[in-house]
Amino acid sequence: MKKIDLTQDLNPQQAEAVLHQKGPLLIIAGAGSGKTRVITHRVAHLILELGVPSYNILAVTFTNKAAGEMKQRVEKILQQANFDLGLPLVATFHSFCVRILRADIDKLAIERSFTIYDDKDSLSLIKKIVKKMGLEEDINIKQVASYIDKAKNNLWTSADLRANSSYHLADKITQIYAEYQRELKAADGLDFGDLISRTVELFQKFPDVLDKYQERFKYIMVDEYQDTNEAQYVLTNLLAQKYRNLVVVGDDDQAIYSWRGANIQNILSFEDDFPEAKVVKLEQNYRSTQNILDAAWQVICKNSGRKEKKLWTEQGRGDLISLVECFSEVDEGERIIGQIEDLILERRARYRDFALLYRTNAQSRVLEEAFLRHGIPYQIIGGVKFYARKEVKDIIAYLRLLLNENDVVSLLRVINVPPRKIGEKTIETVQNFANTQGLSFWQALLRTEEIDSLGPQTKVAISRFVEVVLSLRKEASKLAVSSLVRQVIERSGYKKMLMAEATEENKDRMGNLEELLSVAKKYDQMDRPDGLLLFLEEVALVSDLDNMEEGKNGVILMTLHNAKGLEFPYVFVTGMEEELFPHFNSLDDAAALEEERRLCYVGMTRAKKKLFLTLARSRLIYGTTKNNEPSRFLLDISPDLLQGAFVGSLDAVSNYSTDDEYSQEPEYMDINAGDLVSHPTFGRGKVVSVQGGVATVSFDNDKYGVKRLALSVAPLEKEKDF
DNA sequence: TATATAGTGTTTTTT
DNA sequence: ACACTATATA
Repeated sequence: MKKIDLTQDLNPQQAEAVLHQKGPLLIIAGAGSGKTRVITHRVAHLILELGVPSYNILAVTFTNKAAGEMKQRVEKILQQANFDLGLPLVATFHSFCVRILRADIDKLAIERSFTIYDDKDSLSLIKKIVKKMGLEEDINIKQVASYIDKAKNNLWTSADLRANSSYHLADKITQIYAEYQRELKAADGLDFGDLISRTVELFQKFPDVLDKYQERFKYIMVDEYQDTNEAQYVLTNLLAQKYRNLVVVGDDDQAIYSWRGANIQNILSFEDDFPEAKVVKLEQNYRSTQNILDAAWQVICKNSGRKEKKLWTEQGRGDLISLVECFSEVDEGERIIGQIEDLILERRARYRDFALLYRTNAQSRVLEEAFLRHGIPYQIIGGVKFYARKEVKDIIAYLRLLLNENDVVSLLRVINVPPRKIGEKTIETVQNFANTQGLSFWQALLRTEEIDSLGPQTKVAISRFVEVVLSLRKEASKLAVSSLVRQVIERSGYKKMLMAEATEENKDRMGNLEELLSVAKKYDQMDRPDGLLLFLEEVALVSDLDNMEEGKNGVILMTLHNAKGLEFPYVFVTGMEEELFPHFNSLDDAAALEEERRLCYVGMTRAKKKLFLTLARSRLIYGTTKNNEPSRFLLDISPDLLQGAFVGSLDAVSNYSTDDEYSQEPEYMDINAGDLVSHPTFGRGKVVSVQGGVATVSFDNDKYGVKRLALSVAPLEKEKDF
């Protein structure tokens, strides 16, 4: 083994955290303060200097991306030291729990090959139950889903949920929750919340199992601790209570997941939970310029109950923050692209150095269209997720059914996909038969011959479907995963259905299934059918963020939530308007507004070199045009940090506009795509497109190229002769 | 009884 | 882009 200095280049606070040996430690890590570095170096320090076996160390994160990065960096340090005695376990909360449950969940009378239900699966199960209970009229399914989710995050039983609800349908919701849990268990299915809460249940009911893991994971680290919910908090504390070597890292200013049950109190009261805890604050920032940090601080300091901290950097003030005020959402896209192209010319930045962040996924559409118009490469993260697409989910449902015949959600999803004349009535009849005979739905399907009320054609249709599943199930233990997936696509009739009509849409869907096949290939070398189980696990737990192509040279578009933990040289926080950001649904709730503020802080602190804040004075939302005020967050930033503040001019036009001009309906010139125009500065040009009061004009003089001009202010004239 | 088709509404954020 | 609904047709 080679000796390496793990505290080299660390500041005193970082070094203190890295050298921490035993007992609880709270690391308050401001944005860009070298947090990952501290965690990885501390892991290496435990292993290399203190001789702790890797096997005894656990690091928990929230995203696969963070876990992967951490794993890689630890591996690199250990390699440098020529250490080759294994790596510590780095996992997300969810994958960690799956691991434990696969080993011991049979103790809770659930199959170890359980199926993981995503939120869509659980929604369809809730729907089925609501229907069964005849409550469709009075119950909002999504609302019930969120109540159930909340209950699980808080480790509530249905009785607890009842006690904690004042809603007038609380009794009904409580019943649905109880029934949902019963059905989930019968299906050997676990939803996301269950992954955590069942693990807690296992630990609480079987102290020997808990003890096994306490002995194994003597050193525990939890990243993004401010985002833990009650269930994750209890889980962490159970695991850590024996040896108390718990290091939690987080930043209360970056808590943005309360809507998913995260409880900011977990980090704020760590010192009460562990009075012997040491606390380290990391306030030196290595990412951004001082201007960016100051502006971000001016936004976040308005929140109450923060752990006071103020980030600083040695990197100097840097550029001012650009405030880009646009006429419309279309204009916003165009102006952002103008800025990107300017910077690429001036500073030789690449497309991948830019990120566009937005509050809601819906905003991505218009921005995407702008990138398409200009032929600029881009990557959208999130939105409609790959694994959530219909055709992908359908094939996955077949695969799940092969491993778990009790999985009713998957069964009901595919029983008539492609259409095989097994409709609603038939399903109802079979379900009734199953209920009276005390059978599962699948078992009932196997005995349809005994159901007198079904017609002969229907019985044939069912037995054909059953045959397909049974024969594929036999293959599952023989074939490599990708071959099996191919078999499913073909023998289910899915391929035939898509090939029947060669529309663009169907070609796309086939393409998506090919992509699914290529993911499946990764599991071909594994034992069967374990490979299939692991493939389905990846599909259930992976997020779109994990599929971000690191090497691709394209501008990145994502929600502010997705951007946490990432950094980019140039960041645009878009849609800085009241009712959009802060979002409409947060306006009457002080706590929600504080979270919006934190979200803004997270977005701003992603920027390394330059930050752009953009807003549209008019925006089309669900078919109606809204003229929202500039976001209150913009008003919190002092003007001397800003450039281009509220001048309301487009880059090609030097006219100043007052707020008054905006309140009037702008008078657009009669200019359309294809028209020839002239401009006093840029000369002659041709109009490429007109949208949202903005004309895109391609000027004859190559020096000016393509410009975007607001029709209400640009001194454009229509050319009459050619 | 099952299916095809057209029309409508949805969306705040997601492991 | 998807889910859901209403309606016509086999």
